[in-house]
Amino acid sequence: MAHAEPEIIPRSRALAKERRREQLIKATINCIAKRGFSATTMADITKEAKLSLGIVNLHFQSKEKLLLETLKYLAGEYQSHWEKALNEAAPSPVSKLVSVVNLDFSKTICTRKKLAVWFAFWGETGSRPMYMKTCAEYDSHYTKVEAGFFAEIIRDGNYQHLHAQTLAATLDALTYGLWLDMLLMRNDLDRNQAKAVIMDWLHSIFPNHFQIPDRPA
Amino acid sequence: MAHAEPEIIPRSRALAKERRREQLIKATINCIAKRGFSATTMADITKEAKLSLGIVNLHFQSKEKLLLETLKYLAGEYQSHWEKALNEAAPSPVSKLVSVVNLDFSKTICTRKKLAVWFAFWGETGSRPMYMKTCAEYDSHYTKVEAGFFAEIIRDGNYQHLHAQTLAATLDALTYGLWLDMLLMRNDLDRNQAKAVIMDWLHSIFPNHFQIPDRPA
Amino acid sequence: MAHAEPEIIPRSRALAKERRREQLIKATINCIAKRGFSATTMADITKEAKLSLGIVNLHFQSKEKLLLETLKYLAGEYQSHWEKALNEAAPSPVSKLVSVVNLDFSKTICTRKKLAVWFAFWGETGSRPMYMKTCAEYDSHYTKVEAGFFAEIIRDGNYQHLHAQTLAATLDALTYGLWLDMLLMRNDLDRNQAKAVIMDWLHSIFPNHFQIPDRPA
Amino acid sequence: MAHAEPEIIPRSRALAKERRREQLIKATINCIAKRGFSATTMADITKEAKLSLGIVNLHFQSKEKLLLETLKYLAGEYQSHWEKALNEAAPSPVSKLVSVVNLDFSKTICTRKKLAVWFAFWGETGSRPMYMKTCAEYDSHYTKVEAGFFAEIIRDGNYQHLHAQTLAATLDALTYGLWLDMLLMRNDLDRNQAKAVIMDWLHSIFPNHFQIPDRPA
DNA sequence: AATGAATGAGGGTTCATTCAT
DNA sequence: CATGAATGAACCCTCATTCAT
Repeated sequence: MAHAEPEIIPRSRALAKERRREQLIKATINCIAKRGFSATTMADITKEAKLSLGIVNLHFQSKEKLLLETLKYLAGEYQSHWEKALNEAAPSPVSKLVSVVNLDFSKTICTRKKLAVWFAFWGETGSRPMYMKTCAEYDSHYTKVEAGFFAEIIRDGNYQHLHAQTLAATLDALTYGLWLDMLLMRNDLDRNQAKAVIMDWLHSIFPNHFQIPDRPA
Repeated sequence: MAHAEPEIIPRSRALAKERRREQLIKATINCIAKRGFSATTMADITKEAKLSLGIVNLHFQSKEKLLLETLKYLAGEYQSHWEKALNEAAPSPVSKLVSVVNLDFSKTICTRKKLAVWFAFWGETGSRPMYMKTCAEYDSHYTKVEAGFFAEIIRDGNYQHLHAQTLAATLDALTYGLWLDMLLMRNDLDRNQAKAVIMDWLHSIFPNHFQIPDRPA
Repeated sequence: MAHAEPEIIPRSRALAKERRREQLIKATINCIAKRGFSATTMADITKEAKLSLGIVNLHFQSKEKLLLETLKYLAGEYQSHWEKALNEAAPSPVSKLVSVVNLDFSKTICTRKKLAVWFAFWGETGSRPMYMKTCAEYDSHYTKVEAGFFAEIIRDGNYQHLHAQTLAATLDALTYGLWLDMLLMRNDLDRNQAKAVIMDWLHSIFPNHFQIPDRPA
Repeated sequence: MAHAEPEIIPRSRALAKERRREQLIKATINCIAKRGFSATTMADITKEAKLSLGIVNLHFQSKEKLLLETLKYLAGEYQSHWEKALNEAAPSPVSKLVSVVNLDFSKTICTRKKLAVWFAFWGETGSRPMYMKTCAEYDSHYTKVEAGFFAEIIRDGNYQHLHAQTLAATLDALTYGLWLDMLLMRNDLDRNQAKAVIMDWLHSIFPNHFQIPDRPA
């Protein structure tokens, strides 16, 4: 009997294991969104996942590792969306950038739940080097790619007085800043209003490349 | 001479009480900056303040109230700097806005310590309505005043195609986003580089009103 | 055979849970008897039970609930002894009453330890409505049943000048008063001397029904 | 100036001091009655007395001593009432005993507040030898004196089959038991009903000496 | 003599982690 | 693999006591 299983069972087991991990990570995300970082306990997480209390340490060794894996999961999830957004966009740098902006303020990424979790992690990042490292790895890559797109537009459009690196930094900062606005309900922006702020800025820089967004009420 | 003192004694006691509170709040800020929100304990705070364990509950009743008062302290401190910055600026709206930008990226406001604490609170805000309320009260005011300055510039400079409200939202989002960049060391910006990003943007919108910043290395 | 066990395992777990609760309640009783109500700590109780500190909150949620459950346990224990005493007594009301008196001054009920615990609870009862409610539920029932026995004796023995309700109240008050005497070692009564006081009283009321006790030294 | 004061000030100071002590003791009694023994704090007591927090240790050295002094105060207060009751009664032993019973269920002694405090102390007595000693000193004296009265009645009335010591023990036990009944609201007796139970008993023993009480509704 | 801010040991409680089942 | 009862370190908070004023 044993000779038939080594090929099949490990695979399904690995899948089952991966499913358990994802189940726990998603429960963690939900709990942090609901209760906040500091009030989220293992009991909350396992209850949310409808699993037993001991299972986290079975799959993640410790709470700290679960949290780190959760952050990596979020980062990885964002990355795959980001790459998909770029791949599906038309080849022009303008389309690529618009596609990224659309993603950042899409229903998939820009939910209160996810923003709450991201800022929960960023709030802890100041004192947890591992979180910072995880965030930084991904983010600097995005900025570089975006700077590349801006550079292309600058070159092709004779905008030599502009600085691609700065524009990319501006785009990123605007995005994160608008996310925080939305989380804190500071200026009562919704997703589309936030996106309009970005598009407005892009239009002001490259009036021939980016359209004026419809101004929401 | 002695007959004047009885009036001073109660006052000095009241003052001492306020000083104690401030001492504890500052210790709390330091601890959150060092250890993060979730790892900051009362023992840490009182040790940092070189006071005894029981003193927080004497002056703040509970940890939760101390944290809220700390947030209010930070918000009030920022507000007084903000008002001072406006008062000391030349009367023109451009000067006012430059003054605010200078403040936001000054050595006083834009330190790693303070950014860490602000984002620690914002990270918890998603699940603590009291924090959100405290933040929102102040912030919406700033945006309104800034929008007023932009409106003035727009009116006086014949820039009717621009939208003051959006520009103010952009300025705020940029500021918060750059702060997060700095905290996460995402693009390795320092205070001056971050400020340059903002000034670059302002120049791009109102080239006659805001100068191009010196591009740092 | 193995197919029958799956039914037993959950039951044994449930049983174990009930046993843990009883173990903790008994430890609580011992601690209150030894140290008194106000000096009994969770650490004392769990140490007495040779269990860990956290276990009380696992099984009782809080100290207050443990104490209430302890009171209920004591009340329930007394009740079952009381019912057993009545069931095992001969059918005559005299036998029933004698049986109750014997119980109240038996080695089972009338120990220094138990008296100390009962009075510890009664001492707190003045300010804890839940304790009072718990006590009252049981006690008024006993008085009523005893009044019934007295009524029977009165009716059958032509003692119409007596008042069953008052006699029952007298019996109860005497019992509780003698318990307090014993706890405070006020008149240095032992169990038998205390019982003799009661039997003496019963004899004085119903000389034909209750015997004069042997007067102890 | 100083030569006139040594005679007067110490006396008035001693009085003031004694008044402070009594003030604190009365506050203690009120607090124990309201909150119970275990929940009564020094802050409660000094607040109730409208005095400063530090004053207890000035006058009583410690909380424990204040509590002991409170018990002694209660015991002394009862004693003086008891002696007054005996002195004011007619010389016959029957009058003396009736006078004591009247006292024990008078508005002065038999209040919920005082019962709550007495039982609070008795509840702690099981584990505090000092309390027990304080209680026992007084109580055994009362029993002896009462036994003396019963002995007198027995001798004068040819009741030689009765046992004065037992009757005194019965009277005491009944009194304490009825007090507990009233505290726990076990049978909803009021002061007069409780007294009637005692008088009923006395009448049943000495029908020619003690009257049947009016049976309350 | 009186005050009440300050102290810190010790209280009840929480919760990440372990491990027998 | 999975469970959840059990553990105990560490948390927040209380409060008797001290002591500078």
